[in-house]
Amino acid sequence: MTTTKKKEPKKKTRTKAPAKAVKATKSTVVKKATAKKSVARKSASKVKAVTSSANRQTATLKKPASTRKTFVSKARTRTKRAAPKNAVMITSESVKAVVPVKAAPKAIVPAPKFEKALAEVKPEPVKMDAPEYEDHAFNPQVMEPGWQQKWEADKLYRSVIDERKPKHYALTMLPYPSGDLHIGHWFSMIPPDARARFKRMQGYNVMFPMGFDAFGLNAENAAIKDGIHPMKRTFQNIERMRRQMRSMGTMFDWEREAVSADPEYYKWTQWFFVQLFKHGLAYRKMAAVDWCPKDNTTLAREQVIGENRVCERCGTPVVKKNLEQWFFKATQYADELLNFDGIDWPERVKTLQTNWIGRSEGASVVFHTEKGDLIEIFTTRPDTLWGATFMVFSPEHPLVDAITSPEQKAAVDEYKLQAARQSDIEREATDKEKTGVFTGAFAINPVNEERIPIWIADYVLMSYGTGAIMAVPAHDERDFEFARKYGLKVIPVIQPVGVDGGPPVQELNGETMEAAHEHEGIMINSGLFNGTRATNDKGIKNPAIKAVIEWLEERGIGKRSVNYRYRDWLISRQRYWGAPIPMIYCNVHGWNPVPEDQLPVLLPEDVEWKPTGESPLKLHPTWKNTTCPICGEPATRETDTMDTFMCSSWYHLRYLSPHYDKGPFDETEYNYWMPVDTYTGGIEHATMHLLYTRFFHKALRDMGITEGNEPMMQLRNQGMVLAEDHSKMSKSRGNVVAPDDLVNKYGADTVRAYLMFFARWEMGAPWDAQGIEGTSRWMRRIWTLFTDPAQPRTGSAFDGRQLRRKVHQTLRKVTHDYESFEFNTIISSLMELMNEMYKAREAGAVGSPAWAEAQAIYLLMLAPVAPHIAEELWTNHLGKPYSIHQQSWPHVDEAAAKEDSIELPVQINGKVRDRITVPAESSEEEIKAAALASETVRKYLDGREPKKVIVAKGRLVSLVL
RNA sequence: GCCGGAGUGGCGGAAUAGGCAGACGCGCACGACUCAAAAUCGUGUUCCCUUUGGGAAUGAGGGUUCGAUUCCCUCCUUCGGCACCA
Repeated sequence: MTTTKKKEPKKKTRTKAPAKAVKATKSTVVKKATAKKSVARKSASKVKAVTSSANRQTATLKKPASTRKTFVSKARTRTKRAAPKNAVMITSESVKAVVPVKAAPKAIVPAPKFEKALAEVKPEPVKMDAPEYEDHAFNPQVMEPGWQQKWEADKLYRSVIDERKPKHYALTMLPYPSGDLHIGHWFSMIPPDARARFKRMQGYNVMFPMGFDAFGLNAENAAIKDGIHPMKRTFQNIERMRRQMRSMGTMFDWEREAVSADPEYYKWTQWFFVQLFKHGLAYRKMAAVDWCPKDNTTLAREQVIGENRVCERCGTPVVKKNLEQWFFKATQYADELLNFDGIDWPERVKTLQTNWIGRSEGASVVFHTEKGDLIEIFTTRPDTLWGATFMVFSPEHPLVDAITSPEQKAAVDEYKLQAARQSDIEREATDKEKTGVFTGAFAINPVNEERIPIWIADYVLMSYGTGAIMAVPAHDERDFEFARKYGLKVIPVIQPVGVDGGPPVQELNGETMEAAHEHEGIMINSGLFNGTRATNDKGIKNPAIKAVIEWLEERGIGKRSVNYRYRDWLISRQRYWGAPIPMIYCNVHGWNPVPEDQLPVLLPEDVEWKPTGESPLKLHPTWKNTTCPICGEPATRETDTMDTFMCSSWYHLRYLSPHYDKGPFDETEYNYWMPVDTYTGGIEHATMHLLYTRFFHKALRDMGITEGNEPMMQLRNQGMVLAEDHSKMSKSRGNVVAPDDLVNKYGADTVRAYLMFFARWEMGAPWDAQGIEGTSRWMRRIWTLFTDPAQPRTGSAFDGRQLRRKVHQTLRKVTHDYESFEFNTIISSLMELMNEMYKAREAGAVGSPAWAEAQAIYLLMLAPVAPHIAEELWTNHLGKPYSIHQQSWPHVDEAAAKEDSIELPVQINGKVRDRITVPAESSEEEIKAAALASETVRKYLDGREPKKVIVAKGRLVSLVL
């Protein structure tokens, strides 16, 4: 925010370092800019090259191998690279300026060693009932686990760098290990799994990894409920979920699995925190923050949702608390986050993020009190400045006490108290009648020198803009209501225009008008601007606003300015189950990061881990005691842990090299695989994870750690699976569908196919337990079609061309649908083709080349949907080489797909009256002639000539009589 | 209030460079097989009218067009987000 002059909290030593950091960074950059020019130019061209290739959707075959040094040394030594506008320019020198390290960091007293509880984690076996299904010919319960084991033993889905192939990084949001997988997980994983398999068959080197977002409230609350230590409970759940995911026949590459609660993972989460701190992007401040009284922790603004401002996790209304917390400077990227160029993301998500960031364009204008105190305000309507007849301060505005007159002091104090007592919801309810109190002070309107009263009112929020507004009652609804209630002056300055820009129907009169006029018009009562046309456009697109801003800037009383609703990301959590924030506080040296070679700061195991409102780590007798990395004197650790969204902001990077220990990821892997080509997951993360991860990527980019402007090139969101009664599925309602039961009953292939078929994937739908029977039937019919050597039954002769046409038309359609996430029509097309093949088989197709081709192509198209049955039929029944999942996607034979005659409907006056069959290559004239020759048409024509004949080639003939 | 999705048979849905509305599946009905049931197979299934046949219909109403589920306008319902944001 450019205009907000928020008062810094009382300067304590502890807040100094980060505040300084920003300043130091900026000034250093300016100084260093020239010296670094050549370096910057050099790396700029490189960045550009890499970015453009990375941003291409279909990756090219080869990227130059990295010639850089190891990761850590890069992060330390690399100077700034050309970064886009608005980026933080940071140099290693500026980092040094931030942290006043004189000597080499002293070894600190290490945190107690975490005895890995993993060894004792004995996973509860996943219950798999004996199959009820009694069809011996087709037995998925036996066949599926068999193939799964073979594929795994053969490492079929392992993804390794292969420069000869184009890469495809398919990423699906990772689950919280809070219990069993539910059907929603399957819905989010299976269709993307099928698509990843399809991409693989198309010749891409596909990486499709999976992991667990294992820290955080979800996993911790689940552990609390069971009364089992979160470490133990979480890893037990992970083991269960891994098995369940395997039973789905997914192609996840388990060698790339990443678990955010594993020290080898969170070491780097902490390392990132340190980098952000060193670059001035992590800071600590006292603020009125959102607190969930049930989960006993603070929350980020994004994690407080809905009208009633409830906790995103547990639905409890949050309260405000004044606390000192750690923040990430996400607002620094507000403008860049509004730019979605080059990425293929759904409009819905882009809109949600845009609204969340809430950019408003306008002006900041400087007012003064009569006595000379400076008041800065933000307005989106500088063209109405002449109509500002009073000012309103938020009750918490720091100037209030100083300007209040002795006569008004009692009333003002009373009002402030009452405002403080109210909850946010009460205060900010839009339907509440406005209240306020006069301060006794006056300001001077800088555009016309008018003396205007200053009021305080709780409809002005300290958290937006500057906490003070100019009130223009004639043109703002809220100000109007306030002015009428307290008898304040109303002066219209925008005269509405009548139709065609003529005179208004009724001229505005400040005394009598009944509502604010918030729209376009002609400026009046505005000095030299009288007669200027004000449109409904926002910002400087509005000529009146543009003219006034230019004038304000000339006179030095205001300037163009932008305001955001977006807030910095609060990441402190007063909970046990998270990555400890790797910071140390010393009475002399303030806050300093734990030296990087001493990461990770491990979570202690022996704590009372249940939440109390204070961080459990604070209550540990010794954990927090350490020594200052600068002076070696006794110091204390930060005892809060990090928001789990911090862990998930970079998990796509950890998959690149989950066991790499020289950095958060192996650069060679990064250079080959990144960026993520296709990202899939729920839309509920639109303003949380999906915004955090973009911010995170941009921050890392500016620190020289990542490349390109965006981490994920294409995003697709699945809808939600609702319960059969259209309500949300939840354990408490008892309406959840357990996928394990479905797999036991029908087999994974059937469940997979049904999940792709029963709804539009991007929409979701209520679950229909009956519907799966149809998909199960389809599987069995496929089995029969391939395994039962049926005798020809009908007399009609088999036409190989017709079968081939259907096969290749289906292939074309299915290929398109995999590409564009239209999974439900893949299944219906395959069902249709199967029905066609049944007919062909009855006509005696078996044994013909067309039949053999149809069988092969059918299984190849089916393989991504139903990997087990496709493999079984391919390998064991058709005797083709193992594995079907290593075959290439078939090519459409366009000649075979072509129709040789087509049936066209004939419309007469817009109604279909007949159909004619013509050769596919017929000319318009021929089609027209054929239509006019039809008996039905002649009957309707009754000897007359049609007024008009329209031939839509390949579609229809339309006659107008 | 603002922003953004979505409204098609009993149900999930299909069809949009404007061109046969209801593909595919569920459900339902009838039939075959069976002592019977299940499974399987076959036929039918938007609604209305007195049949041959005709009419109406894609949330409602209007418009553009030979032709609109698709494009435009005005509404309605519903889901999601934001909300005294100056």
